[in-house]
Amino acid sequence: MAFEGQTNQSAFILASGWVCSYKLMPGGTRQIVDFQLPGDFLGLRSVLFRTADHNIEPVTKVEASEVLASDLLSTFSRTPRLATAVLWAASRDEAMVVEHLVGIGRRDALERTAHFLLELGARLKLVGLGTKNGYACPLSQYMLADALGLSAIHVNRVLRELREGGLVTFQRGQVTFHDFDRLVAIADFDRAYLDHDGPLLA
Amino acid sequence: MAFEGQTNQSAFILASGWVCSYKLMPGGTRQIVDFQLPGDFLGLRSVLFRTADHNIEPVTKVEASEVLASDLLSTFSRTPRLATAVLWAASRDEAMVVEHLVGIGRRDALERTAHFLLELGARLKLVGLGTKNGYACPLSQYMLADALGLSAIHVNRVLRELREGGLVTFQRGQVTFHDFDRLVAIADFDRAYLDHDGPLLA
DNA sequence: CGGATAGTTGACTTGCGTCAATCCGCGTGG
DNA sequence: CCACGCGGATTGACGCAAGTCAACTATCCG
Repeated sequence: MAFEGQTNQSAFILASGWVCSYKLMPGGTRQIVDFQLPGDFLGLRSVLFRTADHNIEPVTKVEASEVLASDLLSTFSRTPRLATAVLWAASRDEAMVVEHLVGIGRRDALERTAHFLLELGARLKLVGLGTKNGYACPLSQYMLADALGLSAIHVNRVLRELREGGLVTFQRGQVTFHDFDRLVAIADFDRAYLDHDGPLLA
Repeated sequence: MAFEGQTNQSAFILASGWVCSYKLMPGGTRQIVDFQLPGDFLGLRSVLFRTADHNIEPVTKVEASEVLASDLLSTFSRTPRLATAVLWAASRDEAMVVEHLVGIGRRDALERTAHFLLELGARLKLVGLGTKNGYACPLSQYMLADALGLSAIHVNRVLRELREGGLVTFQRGQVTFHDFDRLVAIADFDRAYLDHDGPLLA
């Protein structure tokens, strides 16, 4: 089965049995992202990106038929540019949603907020709208709350804690990192899932 | 902008500004699923499935260039079967992950568990492994906990509550619905997002 | 029969939500 | 120029949903 970070996977279609895909947190807890049921596709992103961004594990005995990675890739090489770009975008989106899911399921408010601010920063830096020191952020604390699955009031408390800890500042539409490394450590932030630029767009 | 249930959308690429996509809960709360930043794709699934499964709303003033729905669709009509099937599967996956995310972010343990059991039931029925009355479920309460973002102990308490309320039973590898309609009401379950069979696979 | 694994239950703790003020900056209109 | 209103931010008091710890039981299996 596929493990995080591993490379050169294959993809499958589940014929019978159940499989689950999950992520492990540093504390040893895990968040299951999805269950694969018979008929479901399995391991798609790990072929397209040549790296698995989560683990999978059988729940029951399973039977699956393999879809050769080479078939998949050759199919896409004969496919219009736009179509592969679309698929790539969709997969990147899904990876982000997955990360978001894990954050909400298994991180407390502080870690979750820190992670979120870091992720936004990383994405903005990719398009030249942010630096290692911070970025302009038009969000209100209410929006942050809706994104993080928290109440606005608690978001405020958490932001204060981050501020008083000398970690980040979220004020007047500006996010400023004051201790980037410590923040990354708190959030257990790993930006790998953002720099997918797999084989498809070569 | 696109609204849930609306049809015949277009897709865009964001040139400047921020947009957020979210889902509304019946209680009036909402869960933001993602923010779109400059360079990001927007509204892809609403074109492919011809129905938006979430709302989007600008955070700031935005500029976006439209990708004509007809261009997208005609591109895919000239694309190998396997490639479109893969995209379709990826999109369905993402829709499920989104639903999962919303559930964890904005539903309490009872609603969340009910919703999850219903979703599994619906998916299994699609492939002939479940009926309106229930299905065989190989999951342990520990797995349930990891999927729902709860502790195993709390899952147990919730299952008891559901059982004593005469709603569902989760025992000896068997899920049995005793009051399907009331369960659907509690969970605010809407299976629309599972029946995507959009225009692509015609 | 013993030993593992899963389920069940109770007592206590805590993170986060809710309610309720208060404060601030800003825009609008008198 | 000031009064007012409004949306966002901030803070405190209080309550509850869910986590943790710690048994105990049931079931399965060698």
